Amino acid sequence: MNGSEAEKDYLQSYQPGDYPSVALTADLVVFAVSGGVLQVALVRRGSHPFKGQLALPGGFVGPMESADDAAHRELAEETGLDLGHLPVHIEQLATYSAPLRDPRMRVVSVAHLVLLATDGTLPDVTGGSDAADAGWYPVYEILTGKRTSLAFDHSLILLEGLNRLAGKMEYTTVGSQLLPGEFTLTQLRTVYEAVWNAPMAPGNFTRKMTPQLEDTGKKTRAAAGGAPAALFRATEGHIHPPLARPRGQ
Amino acid sequence: MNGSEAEKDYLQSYQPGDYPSVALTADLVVFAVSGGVLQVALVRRGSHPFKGQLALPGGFVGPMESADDAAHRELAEETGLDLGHLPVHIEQLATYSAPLRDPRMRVVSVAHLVLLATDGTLPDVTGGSDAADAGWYPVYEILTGKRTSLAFDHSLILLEGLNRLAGKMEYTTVGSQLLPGEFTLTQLRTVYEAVWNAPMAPGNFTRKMTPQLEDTGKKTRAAAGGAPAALFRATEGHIHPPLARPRGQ
DNA sequence: TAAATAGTGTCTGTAAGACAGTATAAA
DNA sequence: TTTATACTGTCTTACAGACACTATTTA
Repeated sequence: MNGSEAEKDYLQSYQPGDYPSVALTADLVVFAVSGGVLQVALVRRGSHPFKGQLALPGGFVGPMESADDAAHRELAEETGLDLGHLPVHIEQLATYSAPLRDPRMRVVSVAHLVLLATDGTLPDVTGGSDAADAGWYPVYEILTGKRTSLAFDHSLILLEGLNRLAGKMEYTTVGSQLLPGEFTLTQLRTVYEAVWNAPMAPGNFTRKMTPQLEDTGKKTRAAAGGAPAALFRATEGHIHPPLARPRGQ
Repeated sequence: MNGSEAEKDYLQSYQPGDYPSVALTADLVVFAVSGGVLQVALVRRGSHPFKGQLALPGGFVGPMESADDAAHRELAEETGLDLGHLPVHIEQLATYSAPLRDPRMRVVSVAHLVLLATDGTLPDVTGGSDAADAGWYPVYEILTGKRTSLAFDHSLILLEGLNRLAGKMEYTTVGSQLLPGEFTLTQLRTVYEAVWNAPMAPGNFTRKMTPQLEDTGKKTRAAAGGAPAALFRATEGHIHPPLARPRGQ
């Protein structure tokens, strides 16, 4: 079928088979911070193609679901998390539609960026039925190829997901979505350092971020040595001018 | 078919009919600036649903095309422009996949943002076979509903396209993609004022933008009254800190 | 010469970056 | 008391915003 025939059908009425059809999946780039390192949830493929390689979790978009609906459902299935009780940030990242990106058939993937709020303890990734095992992997090690590359075009998707998050953290407080509802400035700074893979000056970070956050009035019980820290909540305000990202990363 | 059956098929082998399939289209948000006003290319639908209403141009993604390929092809078909000879900026915007967004069948649209370089003269929009007439419409008038609303969810897509462009112009020189290869600072300021729908102070605009651009050394022949202006070319550098967008828009 | 536009200079206030110093609490 | 962390103060430099002023060209 050529382009003009397709447009004619689009115009008049749809006849099954008269238009190109594709299988649609929702793929997830799930980030969390643990041990001061940015981690991504990956599953290991149990079947061909790319058998044995790591891949992003994902699955088909159902007949009566939007891609975003499917992303929420997949997240619940892959992590076993009850999303009703866990703060989670999900946003659409981009759509990947190269004709031969899956060698078996035409599969178009709508990738989603997911930020999991944790206190440093990562939830289990159970994987789907197509995953022999699944877990958390350090993003910068995956991307620098210290481990094997990802299946399909998932390395590219992961890279674009990291770039989206890193860029958005310059001018929003979206990084706080990787932390519990109440957090200290040091925790938030740790998130920035993990995502940007670069150290931040504590004093200036405090001065810049404090007016962007809501002070709960509460304080932490101090850890071994050090003063108790104030607890903050996220607000939706944009940071203007943005936080400067250290050069060279 | 439920989710787990779909995943099992995804794993093992694809059987046509065992997975949900969708029709995929590439829709275009084509922007150009003319007369100091941001314009968008729209076609008028000649058939149901939404017969007679304005819509974004677009069409099916072919079996061996990516969505981005299809966007390029559609742009050439709808505008009759030879893209090989015209500088055009195309980037993916977002994917719209609500199950009932097209009442006829499941259609998923990958929207693209297109910036057309013009010297103020807008090219003809020929429209597809499903468009009775087609042309350029002022974006802010369309969005404020002074004219009729757009077909399908195209008003939302247009709004998100505008927000993407307006936001990106704060920290990049992408706005220069709406101008010929060489342009004056006044032309570029006019683009900013059209997209942001707000006036900019000429002197400060010059001081902020000049280091972001490449000076060609050439000058314009002066218009009626006024001095000749220097001609610049775009560079890829990011603007840091970003240009502040006037409040209240 | 008048008018219109291009571009620069100047002043002020804000804040980023660097870093020293103080406060708080646990070991 | 020592140590580790949290947070504030200070100094310098940079630059955005406001706006006046000069330069250049056409009518």
